[in-house]
Amino acid sequence: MNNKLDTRDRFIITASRLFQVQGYHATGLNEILKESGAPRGSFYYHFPKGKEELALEAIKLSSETIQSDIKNTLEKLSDPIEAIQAQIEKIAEFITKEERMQDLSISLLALETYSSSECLREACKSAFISFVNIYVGKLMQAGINEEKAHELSLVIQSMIEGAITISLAQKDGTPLFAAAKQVSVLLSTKY
Amino acid sequence: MNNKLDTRDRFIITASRLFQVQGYHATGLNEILKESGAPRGSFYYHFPKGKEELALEAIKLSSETIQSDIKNTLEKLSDPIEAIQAQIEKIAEFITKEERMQDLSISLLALETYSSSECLREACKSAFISFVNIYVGKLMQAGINEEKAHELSLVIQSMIEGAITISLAQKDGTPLFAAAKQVSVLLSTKY
DNA sequence: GTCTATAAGCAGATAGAC
DNA sequence: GTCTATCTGCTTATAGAC
Repeated sequence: MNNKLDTRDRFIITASRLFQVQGYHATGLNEILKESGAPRGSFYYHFPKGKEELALEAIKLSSETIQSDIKNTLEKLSDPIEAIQAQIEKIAEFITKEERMQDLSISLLALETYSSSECLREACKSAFISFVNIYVGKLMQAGINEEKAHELSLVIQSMIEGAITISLAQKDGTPLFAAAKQVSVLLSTKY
Repeated sequence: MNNKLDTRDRFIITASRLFQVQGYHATGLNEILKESGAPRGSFYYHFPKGKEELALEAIKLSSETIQSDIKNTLEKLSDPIEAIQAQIEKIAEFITKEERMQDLSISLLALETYSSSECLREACKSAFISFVNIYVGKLMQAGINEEKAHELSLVIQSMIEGAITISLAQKDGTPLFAAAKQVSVLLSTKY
């Protein structure tokens, strides 16, 4: 309701972007401070527990942004195959054009933190569950039973996360386009 | 042929393990030095360009180790569906039992370096291509034409990398077991 | 080729004025 | 709530003895 972003939110927004693209350990506090335009002391007032506390909020924000994005795309097409393919192809185009590299995936944060921070691992786990559940809803609307919908959604989400990783390493969306194509094969088994 | 590992190899072996599990930026030189039992000066003698040069060799070693592992498993079963499922289920069990967390994936390194080090990104890209080509070979042996084999292998590799990421975040191999199950669906279209 | 000592800089975190 | 100055420790990297 108030469109003026407060200092705390600016920290979280900046951190969300930097952690996603560069990673948690590659992003220093100085960089976050500089880009959010706020001083050091202000940071520790809002996040007394420091960098990890900020990262937790950043992961939650990333998760919500990505969830909105998936929901938006899936709503536009009633057929679940076409809808999910549209979502995957959209990501493929972002990566190919190097247009937007944020709010695509939290895989980097998940892999960086699973062995070193239990609370950040849990946040990433929750994010993945939320993403999967959006696909589950879409598949159940199309008449697929819950158990099958869950299993397929988990595989689709795995395929997307892995294809993003390989596409980024290759600087080319081909792995994502290939994944989109196979969605129809995976989902055709239950009609 | 000489089974005595020299200093340089010990650096690479240690780095390969630490970079895979903790990540490139989370692993300090001191930690690598301590675990390889070699002093600082020795390191810069063998790797004049420093940490990035070591990482390049570490990625190459990780790639070769993972390639051998995939080849070994795929050789044991002639049916490509069963063989690939066996490989995925093996990884799922490692993660579930927290038995071995190394030589499973290079996704973390790929995501950490794609935007910051062109030479490490290229090394990860090559690694992914090598992994995919092993699956391509297996599918072509089963009579699938090259183009189709390549497309399916890319999707399978994406699915595996993504399922590893989500499984690690959840501390549970379910995403990998679900992926293994869907391999038969993906490959059944061409018989 | 191997090792130690140390440089130079940046990390995350804190104290305390305002 | 905001800001500056600073502490401690760790980072990568180098110099030079052996």
